[in-house]
Amino acid sequence: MHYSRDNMPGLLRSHDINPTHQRIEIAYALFSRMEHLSADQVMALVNVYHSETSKATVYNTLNLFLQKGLIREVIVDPNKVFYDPNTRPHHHLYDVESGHLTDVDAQDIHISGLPPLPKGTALEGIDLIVRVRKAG
Amino acid sequence: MHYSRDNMPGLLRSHDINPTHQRIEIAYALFSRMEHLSADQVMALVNVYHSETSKATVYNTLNLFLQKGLIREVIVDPNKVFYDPNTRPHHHLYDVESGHLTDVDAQDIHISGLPPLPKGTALEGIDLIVRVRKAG
DNA sequence: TCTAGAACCTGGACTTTGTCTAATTTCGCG
DNA sequence: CGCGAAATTAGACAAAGTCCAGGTTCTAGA
Repeated sequence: MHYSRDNMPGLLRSHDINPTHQRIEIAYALFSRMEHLSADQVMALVNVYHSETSKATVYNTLNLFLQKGLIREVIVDPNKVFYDPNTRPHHHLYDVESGHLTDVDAQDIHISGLPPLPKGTALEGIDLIVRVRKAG
Repeated sequence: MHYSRDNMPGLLRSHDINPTHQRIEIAYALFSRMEHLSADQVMALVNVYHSETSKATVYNTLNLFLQKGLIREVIVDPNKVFYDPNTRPHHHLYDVESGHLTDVDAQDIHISGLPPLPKGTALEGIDLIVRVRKAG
């Protein structure tokens, strides 16, 4: 799928999000690239020319998108969280040195032998992270 | 295995770590409980009665233990890292609401279908995190 | 069109986790 | 003992993220 800025209002509305100026810009930053971005990076992309969107709004909006299931959170680095516009089931490969994060399709991966969940809990998700570093 | 404070100097030395007062206390906090602790929690445990160990030392020491392979780092929560005295291969079950983290033995778990690593990279580790929340 | 209320956005203060540094203390050893 | 190296310290600093009070924009209804 390939997103243009014009797709954003519909995408937002389909997730029950009121499409405002700032929300459209933030969604576009993520979905036009289809990359993992940190809040800082989103902030920078949205404000390339003039300062248009405040830090508070960037954080509020990312958390709203998260809560509405439009994007996912990827926790691999101790000092920043990444936001992932790809919400289909997939896992991650993380280069601990460069900080580069790539998707690994969940389709071919099979995990067996998981224990039953503790009583009274429901599965929220399974994250598989393959950490690599430069060989040598 | 069951650790007493007297085991700590040997444990540290076997990992090529000079056993000092503070390092013994920090190791003991982790290994006597065999629980996942954050830096803050370690700090609190070590200083229950009098203030004995500074923040800088707690962080320095945990990073030293990490680098020497005595403990592991667990990244599941966006705003703090947990330190894990269990270094045998295992995975984690994380309750996103309570913040409670438990071990899942790696023995019974089998992961198949992983793609080949990118050229020039070596495997650092595979982290599997099962996220749960209260059912209902 | 005008207006009231709701929703949204903003700058900036604040919090928390973690790092850095320069100075002091302790340790190992001849 | 006395020296140099290693370890520890307090406190300043940095970065990510939250919070709040005030201001702006949007919307629905008359």
